[in-house]
Amino acid sequence: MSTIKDLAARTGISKSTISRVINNEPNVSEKTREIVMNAIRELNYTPNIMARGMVTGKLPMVLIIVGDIQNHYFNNTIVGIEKRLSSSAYLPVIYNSMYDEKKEKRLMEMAGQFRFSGIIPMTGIGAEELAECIENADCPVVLINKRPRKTRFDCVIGEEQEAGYLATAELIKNGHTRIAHISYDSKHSRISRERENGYREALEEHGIPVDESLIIQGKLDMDTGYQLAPKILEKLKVRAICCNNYLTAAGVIRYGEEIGLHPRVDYEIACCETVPEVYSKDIIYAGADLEVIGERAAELLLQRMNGSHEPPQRISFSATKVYNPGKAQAVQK
Amino acid sequence: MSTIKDLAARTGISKSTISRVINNEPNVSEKTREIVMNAIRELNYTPNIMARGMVTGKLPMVLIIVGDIQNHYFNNTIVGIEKRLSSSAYLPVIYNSMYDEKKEKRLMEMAGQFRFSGIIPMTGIGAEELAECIENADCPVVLINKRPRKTRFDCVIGEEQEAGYLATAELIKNGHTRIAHISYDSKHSRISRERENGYREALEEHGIPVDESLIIQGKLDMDTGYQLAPKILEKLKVRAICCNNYLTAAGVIRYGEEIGLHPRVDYEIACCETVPEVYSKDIIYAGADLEVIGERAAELLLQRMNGSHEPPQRISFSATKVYNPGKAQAVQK
DNA sequence: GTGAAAGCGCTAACAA
DNA sequence: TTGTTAGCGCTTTCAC
Repeated sequence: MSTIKDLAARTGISKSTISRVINNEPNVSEKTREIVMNAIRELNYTPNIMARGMVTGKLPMVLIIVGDIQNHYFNNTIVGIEKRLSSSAYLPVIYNSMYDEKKEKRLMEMAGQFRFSGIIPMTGIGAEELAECIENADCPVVLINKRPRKTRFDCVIGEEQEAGYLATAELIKNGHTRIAHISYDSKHSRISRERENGYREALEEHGIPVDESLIIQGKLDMDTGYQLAPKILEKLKVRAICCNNYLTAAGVIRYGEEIGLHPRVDYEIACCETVPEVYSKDIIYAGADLEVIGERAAELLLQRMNGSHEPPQRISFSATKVYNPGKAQAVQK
Repeated sequence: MSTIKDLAARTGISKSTISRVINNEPNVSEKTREIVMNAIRELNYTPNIMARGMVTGKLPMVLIIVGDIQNHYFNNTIVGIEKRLSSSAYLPVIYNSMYDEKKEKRLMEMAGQFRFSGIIPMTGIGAEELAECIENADCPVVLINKRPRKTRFDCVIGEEQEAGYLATAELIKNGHTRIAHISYDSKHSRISRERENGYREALEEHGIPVDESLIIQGKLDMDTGYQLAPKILEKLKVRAICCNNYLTAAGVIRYGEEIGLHPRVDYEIACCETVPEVYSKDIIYAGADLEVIGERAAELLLQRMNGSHEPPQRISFSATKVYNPGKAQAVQK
């Protein structure tokens, strides 16, 4: 590995001037620049990022922490972050904590030692606790979908109520008026609460009275949908369901297939988040466009890394994607 | 951020002795060690990893490159790698290339600048080309499921033929003798070829003649399964299918549901890789335990990072997970 | 437009 | 067991 010193020795030009060329600074004569560039090519020189970091105090790397890399929710956001950062000087890397809070906290501490240029934590840790953890980070941080009461960092949040509203509105648009909602701990989960509020808002706005018996609390997994399906599809005989998340919807569909009820044909089902394409084309959805949220977060981070000192921003923005294939035609098999 | 110099000033002990304490070297008196440790605590000191890296020439970070972070195949392997590395001194981070070969190659070059301690590339690049890319990496590399003809690095490979064999054998065990196989470009894809060979091997070993008309080439996506299902389920009236991968199986199931054929009840379907739990419990599978493969790869990498200079290893090992729920009982709904 | 020199925070000889 | 010294490769004053 050649160094700036080797370049100096080869060209007879001083280290400082060579550094200027490498960093594309002005005030270098064209001729000198050319000589140096040639030497760089010939010696196959690449700068040692750590040596540079020693001086600048920064590793040009952005750390993205996620609770579960398998979760499409995180995945999509990551793709957005990477998209924005790929044209920057920073290398985005991901750390997967598997929702292990100990690991996450240990990492936040280690982050200081590595001198990351920026951090985007999307951990399992609750908003308030997370805010505490990162409060004395010495690099910019952007929070996604966490809204701690007090923080000196920027936050980007999707409009969950809008998602709930739109998902429900699509069902209404398809002709339904009796719509069940599978919610999740709307007391403690901000996201679930907002989605549920959106569901209520859509009904009310369309003059449909809210029937509390059609709002059912469940968990966020597939099994919940499967377990609740008999009640909803058979006992209550509901033919339109707005689920909090797609896994629950998938569980309902699974049960439905077993008793011969097909989504889009015999009933319709929606959820308040985007659905992995591979998963199902039968689920209507309205959900935050996570990729866009990721891009926006990366944008904010870049501004901070470039030295912006504006007061912290809290951006809650609408970037909702809607998918509604409509009722299926009669089965042609 | 306090430095070793601050510690020296505060304790009156030299920087080198302090460095010794930090690195847990012997030959430091208990008393000195204690004084230093106290100062570390009081000043909330953490070492600057880049400064250390300047001297040692290494960033204590392992780079995992994957083509698609959303793919459960990569995901599971990553989990294994992380598991093994979490107790080490190295921070595993993931880079997601989205199968962008340009990005991947650019990263491999940048990797040198960052002085990563080790790299595990699981890219979309073919084995031979990848081998070329990394040949002059200046840190240890371990390849997973790539077997270039010539490389100076260790390789870890799962037994794909065994997966094909076992998946088929499970179908035979469940009483089937007429078993279709959806394969994929077995001329060019080593993995698909080996899986197909396993399928053939299982049939032959159980005295079932191979019916070439039951071996169908397709792609690796869901749509392929959906498109081929009419031929297999309706025209050929086959009631046991061994797919190359799970997405194809999912496509078949999707079509089946539409015409009222339920997996496990009316027919059985298997594939030669593990299936994401959330995806379906209806698919029999036998597949490499990717997590174990990841762990093994990380183990090899650790040995190299610790200075092992043994000749490169090519480990092809059996770590196959089998899942077979058996025929479903009569539907009780 | 260029160069000399200092220094970032640490480790690794070498002396003591 | 401890301290002194010399760098690692780069950027950044400050002169010229």
